[in-house]
Amino acid sequence: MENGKIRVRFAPSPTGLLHVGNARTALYNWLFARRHGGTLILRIEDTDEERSEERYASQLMRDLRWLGLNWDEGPGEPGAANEENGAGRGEHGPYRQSERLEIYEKCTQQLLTEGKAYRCFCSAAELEAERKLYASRNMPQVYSGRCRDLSGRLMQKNIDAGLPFAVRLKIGEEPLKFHDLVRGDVEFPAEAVSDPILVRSRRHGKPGVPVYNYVVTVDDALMEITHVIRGDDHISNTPKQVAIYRAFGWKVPEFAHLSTILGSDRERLSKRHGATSIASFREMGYLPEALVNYLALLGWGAEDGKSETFTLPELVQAFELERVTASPAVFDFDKLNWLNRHSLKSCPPARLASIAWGYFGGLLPDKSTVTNAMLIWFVRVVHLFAPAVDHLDQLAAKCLFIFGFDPDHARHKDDNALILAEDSARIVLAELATHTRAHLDAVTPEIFKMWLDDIKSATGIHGKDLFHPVRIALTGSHAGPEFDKLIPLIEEGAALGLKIPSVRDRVDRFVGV
RNA sequence: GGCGCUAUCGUCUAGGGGUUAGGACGUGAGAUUCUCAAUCUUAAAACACGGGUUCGAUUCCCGUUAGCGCUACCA
Repeated sequence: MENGKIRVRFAPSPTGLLHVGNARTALYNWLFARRHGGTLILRIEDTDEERSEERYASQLMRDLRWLGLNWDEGPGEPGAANEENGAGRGEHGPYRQSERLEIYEKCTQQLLTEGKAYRCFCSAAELEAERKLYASRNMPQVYSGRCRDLSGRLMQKNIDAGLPFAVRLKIGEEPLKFHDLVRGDVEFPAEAVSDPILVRSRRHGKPGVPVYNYVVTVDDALMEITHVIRGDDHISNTPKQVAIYRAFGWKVPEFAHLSTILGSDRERLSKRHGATSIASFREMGYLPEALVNYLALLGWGAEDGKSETFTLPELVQAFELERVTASPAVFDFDKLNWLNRHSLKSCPPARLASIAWGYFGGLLPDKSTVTNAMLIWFVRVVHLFAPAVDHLDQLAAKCLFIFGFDPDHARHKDDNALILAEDSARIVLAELATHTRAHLDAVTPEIFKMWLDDIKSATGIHGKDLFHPVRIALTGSHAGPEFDKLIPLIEEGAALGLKIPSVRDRVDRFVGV
């Protein structure tokens, strides 16, 4: 592998949201390109007019950028080289297949004139009959190639008669081989492939549309792709593509077929297994670096066999396509959650808070009207509670210690009732109330600690008998963050004018009724 | 049916002709803190099966089984 010459591509169809399987393919391509100083090309495979939508294409690009995966050539990519090329008038563009139709047409003409491809007039019914025959004999269901050697006269007659025809490639005798970085050498006998359709017959007077296997090959060759990294569902397509490379005399690239991602039931991962789109992971509050880290780990083992957490630059250093596993891997939400907790803990607080704000809905004012003081306060709130959640959409619920004070609910919550029924709890709360009412300013952790000490020495109650009822009065739960951290957050939040009752309010409302 | 790909703890993986088969997630136990979180310690947990080759195979070869993919004028 020579540096600088490597060219790889990610070629999604814009027929839906980017999901984890595709994202992993994109990531491996990106990693391989960055690792070797190569070029990553984004190509939109939108030949399927009915299912392709522009909004999916732009969403796709947004998701890739969110993951931190940029590309060097492709549609909509700003930057000197591409600004000029726009949506693909560059050396290697266009980067949308729908804009490359003339290119395919030209290639087809070349193949036809060189006799490497031929017109096939077989009807769907004829083909079907052929397949049935082969199947009944337990033979590979392939095309017999009967139009291959039609006499020139007969062919002309068919054309003149306006018979629809498809264009097929002539497959040679030699086995079709390719090298796969993940699986080693792979070889298919030519008989198992048979002459594949390159261009469909025209329908409703429209010109024939080239098929997928043909256009990817043409695009990959013309875009000078050196390494085709894609899902292993394409492995059986590869011999056909190799045949196309050979027909044109193009150099066959290296391949790397990535294994499938499975759900916990060992079936292909799909919506049935829960969230699979990148967008939905973002919405749930996963950090992109966690997702990327997990996707990299899924189906790949670091050389030392021990490292688990990687930043994107670290991955670029450590990643080796040759170490990617060939066997399918089950997507494990638990491990992803662990990695996300790890990312949450190492994420700069300000950035974390900024992402987290959106998950608090009505609990916080609109982000545009926020004061700087609120922001700083919120950063501390997030910092305190973030280690306790798997993903950010759970954060607001955790922060109910601060936001959601409901004395009635606190009193009757199952395990709370038991604690509060104790005599000691009543004594502690009465003591706390007198302290609180006598104190008019905001409560500081120091003062609060003094109160607790007072109560302790006055009543002899200590430990959990002391702390649990107090915590219930303050937060509605006997468990929660330390008073040292909790008290300032409550008092400052209240002072900031947020919908947060002060310590004094809480105790009053709790003991009062 | 045909062709192809795959097979190490529940999961992701490391390893490799002789190892106490290593790590991580998750799970169990313990420690710690005023915390349903975090952290630390610790335990249980695997080479699919059958034949070869070999002094020796989990590792190499061949089968079996299972899973998956392709088998389209889908992408």
